Amino acid sequence: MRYFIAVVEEGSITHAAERLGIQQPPLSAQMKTLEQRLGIRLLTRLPRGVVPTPAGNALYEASLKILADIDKAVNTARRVDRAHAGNLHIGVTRSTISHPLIKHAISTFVEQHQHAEVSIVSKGSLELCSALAEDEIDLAVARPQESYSDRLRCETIVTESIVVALPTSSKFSHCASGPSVSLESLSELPAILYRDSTDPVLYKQIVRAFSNQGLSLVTIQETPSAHLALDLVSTGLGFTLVPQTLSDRYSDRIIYRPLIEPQQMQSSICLFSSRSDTDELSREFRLLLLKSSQQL
Amino acid sequence: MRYFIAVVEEGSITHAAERLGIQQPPLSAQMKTLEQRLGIRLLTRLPRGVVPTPAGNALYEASLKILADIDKAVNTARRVDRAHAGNLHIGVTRSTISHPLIKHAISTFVEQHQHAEVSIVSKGSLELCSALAEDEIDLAVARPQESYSDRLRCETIVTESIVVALPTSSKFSHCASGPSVSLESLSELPAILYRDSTDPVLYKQIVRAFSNQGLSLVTIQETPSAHLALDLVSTGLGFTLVPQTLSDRYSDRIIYRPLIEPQQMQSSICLFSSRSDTDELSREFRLLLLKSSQQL
DNA sequence: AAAACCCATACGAAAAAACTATGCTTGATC
DNA sequence: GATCAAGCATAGTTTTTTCGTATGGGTTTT
Repeated sequence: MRYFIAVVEEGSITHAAERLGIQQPPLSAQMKTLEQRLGIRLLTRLPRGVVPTPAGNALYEASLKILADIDKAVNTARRVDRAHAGNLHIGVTRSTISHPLIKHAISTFVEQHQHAEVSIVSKGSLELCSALAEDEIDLAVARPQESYSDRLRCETIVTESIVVALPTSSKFSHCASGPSVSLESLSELPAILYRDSTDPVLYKQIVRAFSNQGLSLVTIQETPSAHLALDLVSTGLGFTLVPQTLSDRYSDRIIYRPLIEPQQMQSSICLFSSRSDTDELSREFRLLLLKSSQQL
Repeated sequence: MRYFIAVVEEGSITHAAERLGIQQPPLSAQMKTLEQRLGIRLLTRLPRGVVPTPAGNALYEASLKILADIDKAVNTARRVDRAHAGNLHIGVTRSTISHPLIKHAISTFVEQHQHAEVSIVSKGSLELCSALAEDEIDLAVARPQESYSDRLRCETIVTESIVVALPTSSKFSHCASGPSVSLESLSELPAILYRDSTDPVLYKQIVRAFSNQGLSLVTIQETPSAHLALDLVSTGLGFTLVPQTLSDRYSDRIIYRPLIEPQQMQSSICLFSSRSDTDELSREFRLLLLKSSQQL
C-alpha cells in the first residue's frame, strides 16, 4: 500500500522505487500483483511514467487516509500503554505555562500523584491540538482555536485581559502616565505584533479590535513569538499587546498598562482533551484544573 | 493485523491459529514481533490463553475499523472502475421496483444509455443503505430510513399513501362497503403485519398510527414481508396495510380501500446516493429520477 | 501424580520479496 | 530519420520473511 502511494505520487515506478529505497523491477511486480489481486486496473502505463486510473486515484485517496489511521492507531495504543503505566503527557504553550493557575495546578497534581510520571511538552496551540488529535499527548493547555477536531473537547479555564506593553521612551510617556490606555491613543504609535504561525488567533484578534473601531494600526515589526515582541519593546522600538500573564516575566524597561476597553481584548486559556479518553490520570488532572478554575 | 484481531477475539493464540488456518507457533512469533516493533506489550499471557492489555484493546478496536476501511477502499476502487466502464449498479427493494415511476425511470435510462450496463440489485432498504455506504452499489431506491450514514444523501422521489388490504370475507364487508376506511373501524379486526427486518420503518409507522389515536391493533400474525402478508390477506385471515403500489400486483380476493385519514399513513420512496459520488452515469440517473419526480 | 492445555523456543522448509541483468517501447535529440 | 535516453516489463537468482514440525516448560484439572 505504501508502495502504491509512492508510485502515484511520483508518477513513475522508477522514481518511486528510488524513494522507497528498492529497485524498479520488484516494484513493477508488486503493482502488477496488486492489480491482479483486486482485479482492477489501477495504473495506465504511459511511455513516460504512469498515471493512476480513476479507480487508482480513488484507492490512492483512501490509502492515504488508511495509512494515517494506522499511524494514529499505533499512537493511541502507545498512549494507552503510557497512561496505564502512570505516565501523563501534558502539552502547554510558552504563554499558558506562565500562568500561575496552570503552574500551580501542575505542581499540585505532581505532588498528589507521586507515583505518576508527568511530562510536559511545549508547542504552539495549533500543534498541540493536532498532537492531541493524534494521541501523541493526553491533554493540552492552550489558547482557543478557531477550529479543531470534533473529537476534542475544549474547556475554558481562565480568561485573562490583554495589557499594553509600553517602552519607557518619551514617545510613549503620555500613555504610560495614565492608569489605563485606550486603543485610540495607541492607533498612531508604532506597534510590534507577533504572528505566531502556531497560534494565529491572538494576532487576528488584535488586528480586528483596531479595525472594528476604525482605528489604524501601525505595525512596524512582526515577530514569530510574543516573547520576542517583548524583547523588542524593551529596546524602545514600539509597543505591543500581550496576555497579562506575560507581564510578570518581562519587566525590564517595559511599562504595562491595562486597556480602558478590555471587553473585546481578552485571551483565554483552555484545556483541550480527547472526548474518548477514559484514562484515570488525565481525567483527574482535568478535574483538578476545572476545580481550580471554578475557585477563581 | 488480521492475526492480532483473531487472537484478541479468540482469547487464545492456539484457537486463533485454527481460525486463521495456520499453526500456533508462527502466530506466537508474529505476536511477539508485533509487540517488539511497536514497543508495547499488547497481550498478557495467562496460563489459560491470552488477554489484551489496555493498549492491546485500543489497538484491537482501531484495527477493526482500519480493516473495514481497507475493504471499503477496495470496494470504492472497484465501483469507480465499474462506473468508468459504463456500469451502474442500482439497488431497489421489492416494493420500490414495483412503483411505475421507478420502473419507467429505469427503462427510460436504459434506453437512453444503450452503451451502459445497468444491473439491478434487490435487497431490503436497510441493507441497501449499508451496501451504498460500502460502495457496493451506486444508487439505492429505498424506503426512508430512521438513520443512515451522513455520507449518504436521501432525496424523496414519490410519496404514496398507504391503503387497506381487506379480505373478501363477510367479516370485513362493513369496511369494504364504504369508499374509504378509518383506522378506528379497523381497530378490532384481525391484522396481519409484516415485520421486515430489512425495512423496519413501515412497521413502526403503522403501530404508531394506531397507538397515537389510542386505538388497539389486534395483530394475529406477523410475516417477514409485505408480499407474504398480502398472500395471507387473500386467505381471509385478516387485513393489512400496504403502500398503494403493491395493490396493483396482488388483487386476487383482496379489496383495497384508501384510508380516511391518510396524512400520517404515507410511505415515501427515496433515492439514496453517495454525497461524494462524482460518477457521470449515477449523476444522470439521479437527475432523471428527480426530474420525473417533479413532473408528478 | 498424571493428564490436558497452552504458550514459547528451535530449526528446517516453503513462499514472498528483492536484486541483477536485460529486453522492449516510445518520445527526444541531433 | 537514426540514435539516444527514459521507463516499464521479464527472467533468473538470492535473500528475507513466513510457515510448519518437533519439542520443552508452566499451570490447571482430574
